[in-house]
Amino acid sequence: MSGSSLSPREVARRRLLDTLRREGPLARVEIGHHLGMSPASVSELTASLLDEGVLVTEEGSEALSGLIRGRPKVRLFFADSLGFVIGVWTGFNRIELRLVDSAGRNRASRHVERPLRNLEADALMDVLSETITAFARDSGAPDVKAVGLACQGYVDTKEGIVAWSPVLGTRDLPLAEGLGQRLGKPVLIENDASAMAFAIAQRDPALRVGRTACLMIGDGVGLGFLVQGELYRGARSGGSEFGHVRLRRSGPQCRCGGRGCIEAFLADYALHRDAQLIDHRPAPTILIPSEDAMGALVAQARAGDTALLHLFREAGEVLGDAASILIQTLEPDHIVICGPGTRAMDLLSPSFEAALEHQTIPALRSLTTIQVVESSMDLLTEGVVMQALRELDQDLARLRAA
Amino acid sequence: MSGSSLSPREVARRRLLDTLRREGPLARVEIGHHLGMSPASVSELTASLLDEGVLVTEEGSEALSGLIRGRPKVRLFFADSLGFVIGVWTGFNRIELRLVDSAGRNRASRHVERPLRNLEADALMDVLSETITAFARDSGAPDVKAVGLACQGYVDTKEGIVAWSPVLGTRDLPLAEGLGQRLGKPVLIENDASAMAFAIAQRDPALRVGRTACLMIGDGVGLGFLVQGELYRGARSGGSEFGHVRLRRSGPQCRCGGRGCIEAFLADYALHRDAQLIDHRPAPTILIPSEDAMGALVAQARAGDTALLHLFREAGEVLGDAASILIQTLEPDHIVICGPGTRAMDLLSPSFEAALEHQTIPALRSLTTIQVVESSMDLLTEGVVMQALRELDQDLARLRAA
DNA sequence: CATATTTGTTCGTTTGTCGAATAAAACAAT
DNA sequence: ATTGTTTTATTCGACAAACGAACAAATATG
Repeated sequence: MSGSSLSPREVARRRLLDTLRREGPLARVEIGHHLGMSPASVSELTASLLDEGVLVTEEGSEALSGLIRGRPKVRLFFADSLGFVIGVWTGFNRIELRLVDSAGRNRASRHVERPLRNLEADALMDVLSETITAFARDSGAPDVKAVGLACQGYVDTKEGIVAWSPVLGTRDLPLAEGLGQRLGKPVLIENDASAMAFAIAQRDPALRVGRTACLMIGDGVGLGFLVQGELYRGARSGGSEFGHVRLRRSGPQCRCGGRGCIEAFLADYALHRDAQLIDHRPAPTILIPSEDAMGALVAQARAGDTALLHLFREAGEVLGDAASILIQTLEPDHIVICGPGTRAMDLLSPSFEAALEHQTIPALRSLTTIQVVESSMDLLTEGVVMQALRELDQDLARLRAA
Repeated sequence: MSGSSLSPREVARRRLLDTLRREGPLARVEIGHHLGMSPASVSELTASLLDEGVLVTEEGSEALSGLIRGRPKVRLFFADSLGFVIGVWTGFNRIELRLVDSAGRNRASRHVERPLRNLEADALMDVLSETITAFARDSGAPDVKAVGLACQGYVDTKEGIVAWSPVLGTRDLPLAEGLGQRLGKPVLIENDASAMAFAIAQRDPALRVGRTACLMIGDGVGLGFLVQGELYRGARSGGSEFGHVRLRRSGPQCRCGGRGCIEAFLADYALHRDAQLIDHRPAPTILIPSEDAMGALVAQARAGDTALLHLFREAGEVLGDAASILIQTLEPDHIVICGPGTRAMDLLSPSFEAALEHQTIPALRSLTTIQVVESSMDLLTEGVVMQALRELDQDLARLRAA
């Protein structure tokens, strides 16, 4: 009845590898310090990991010594010759790729402009498979061990299924399996906001204690929620498409088919579309505007365009309402606002702050810190690559145990 | 850095006591089955627990044997002679009390009509202390080991602080310490919706797997959220006053000072107040109506009063919106609607269902089951008493370990 | 070169769990 | 009555995992 329980050894092994992935090369004593373990136990664990070739001792430690008295530390880290992992993000008309070696070090990256919307499921998987294969070939990476893919929508990471996505017509697409078969490698899929949240939390230790809610504004509005540094998993993906909470009953149309979703006020496409409407130009079909177009929009607003300023004010208000709901439901210790949408944070802030204060019960407000993290989509592939590496580590451990 | 880590022994001990509390008297083999442990280990653990007098072997097992072939089971359970625990719920003008023995068996209960609103913090604690002491005395319970108190508002169980409560004027009241000093016993405080959620989940095993959100409608609207049967703890109490999420910007006044809170549509006081307003009677100050008054209101609506029906329709709609937010944020496997407010579920249902379907993205809707649990406030004291007993069990274990 | 200092390993011990054998306590069959 | 049968519980030896203490290793300092 206790499910697939890991052996104590596997748990320890995993914790060790996790901290090593995060904290860079560490000496055995330092690992012990991080994990609250005795040096003896660390020695035992690392001995077998070195033996298996998962870890290697760091060269050139002599640079570090020279001033410290005792025996110099020998730092350990992942071997970088055990193959590669590719991280992918798929947007509406763009694919971002990143290649890392087994030590997690960046080896190559690429972005491809390619409209993905309205492709059939099979066609989409073909395109992805080809793009990934070409990238691996061109980067001279013959031995890709796994692929991590971050995409929009409700993603069930465990089952490898995309339940719904704004990009896809199909529902319940078994993407991990489909792409995995084409590539002949394990594929891990993840919601993009979750991947972003994970990456951001890897960089800031404060975000790994307590609960952290990451609101990502960009093509859509996503939520990645972390509890003690681990991604919260709901029945499906865990609040990851929070952007489709409908805050205004008679609000603008959203691409999900509903009305008044958070996303329908805040996402790039929504702001761009509403700006077009102001100019009495015909409303475009849903379209992801370029970064340039969004930059121009923001610049025009900053220059004092009152109609545009009103749009941003309303968007900020919705963001404040959204943050307030998060606070009063999840009671997070931190809220992080991230993604390309933060480019207009100066325009959103006044109404955001006002709405947040207005809508949140004061006793709770002080418990949550709110910060804006300027994060490019780069972080996204970084996040999903780290997750794929972690899975790989775990598989290694499990393989050994079997 | 790893906090206060329990020894493996303590963890096992606690898991054992938890299942025993929940699943009633069990034989050693059955315990092993529940926990996925070998009989040898169970024997080892129970031996010391029997030795310490925490557990006893059940008498009268001969009634159970007689038809089964092998050696008869000897069921173990908590000794009932190790003192008592009192569970308390404080409403606006009512205090509910329950006395259980160390085996968790009900020994006495009482409810006291007593307006608590607008009392000073010290006066409130005095009243509670006196009421509890009198109850213990009258019930012939000389040896009360601990008190569990469930109350409305933002409760920080760990710190024992009530951050804010509709009953209190004060903020950040250290209630556990204050009451504990007066009574000379440890006091555990908990949000009432959380206590209710805990009690309901103890009764239904299905609610202890995955995530369960319990919406309690009554004096206010509370939320108890469980992950794998354990209460989710946010930065404070964990979404417990979800009722103060503001869904309608220009909605009715709420007792928290805001406007358009979920509670301001659904709570007893809100429905009662709005019904008064329909009749052009002067709006009463915030007042908790009696169960009779609410019954009359519901009866009148069922009889076809269109204005009242409209009130309930709107309340149902808000409930649907609320459930939708929960689904799209927490992605729970189960939503349970409970509390006295379910008395009018037939009136709320049509608009509730409609709003829920309208506001929720279809890909997620099917993942969450929704059920209504008719639950009296009795369950509440049961929930908090169980939590207090659990704490006591843990303390026993810790005491031994020290 | 001896000493101090810090890192890492070895080794014996403790703790917790398990499997297998064994004992215990009933019923069933002859 | 006695002898199996069946299920429950305990005992005992084995093993895994982690720890503390002692010890070895590698460097800086005086």
